[in-house]
Amino acid sequence: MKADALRGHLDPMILAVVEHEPLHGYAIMEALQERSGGELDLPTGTLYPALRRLERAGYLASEWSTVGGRKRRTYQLTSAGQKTLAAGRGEWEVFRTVIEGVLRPRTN
Amino acid sequence: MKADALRGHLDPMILAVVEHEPLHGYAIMEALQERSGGELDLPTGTLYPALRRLERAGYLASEWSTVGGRKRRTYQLTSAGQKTLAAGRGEWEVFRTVIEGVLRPRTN
DNA sequence: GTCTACATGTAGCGTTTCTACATGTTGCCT
DNA sequence: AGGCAACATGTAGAAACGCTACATGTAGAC
Repeated sequence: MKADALRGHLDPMILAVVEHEPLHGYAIMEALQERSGGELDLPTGTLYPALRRLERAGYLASEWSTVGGRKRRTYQLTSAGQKTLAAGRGEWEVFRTVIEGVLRPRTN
Repeated sequence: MKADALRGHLDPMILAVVEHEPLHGYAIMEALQERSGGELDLPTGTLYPALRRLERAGYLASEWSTVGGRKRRTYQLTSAGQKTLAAGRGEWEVFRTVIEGVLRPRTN
């Protein structure tokens, strides 16, 4: 998939992935890949900064832990994040309607 | 609508609008607004540079004319533009599937 | 004679994704 | 023992592109 097209849509996607269970960065990457049918392959240089941004914005909260000698930073959705996710879903519907309204072929 | 979300999707939208009939910049703006149900209100500083970019890329061809004392630059789709538009529609389908696959709420 | 709609354009900013680099552990294979 | 893949997190700097703000000019209505 054209990678840059994600612009502006990545945030709600990340929030959606941690909606029901907290996950660490690497697991979020895998979850996104799986849910997108393998289409989405985020570089770490995209994901990790995005996570820090979302935490700074107050939509995620993180916590360090060590599992099998490996350090993990686990992120969970805050209540502000939940609201933002809900808003993001709404905005997606609008966005999709707009794009499709324009893109749809016309017989004219 | 969240403005920046357009990123990467504006090009096919513009191409779609001039698919069946050549239009000048201002008319393209109006057509986008109409087809989007008023949701899309492109600033001229977005549209005009985009048109030049698309022309430079070979997807649009332009021609000056004067109508009622006003100068218009009318753009029409080239055959390369047609191909790109078709590709853009395909990419949109993929994109939409990916986003919705991730965003869709799960009962989990 | 002033204001709105029509019409086109440039300069520079800001955000976000990308590429490339940097570091370290665990476990498997040979 | 050595190497490599998967696991795990992160930074620096570049590139793309839509935005705001500015700049200019005509036609027609009030």
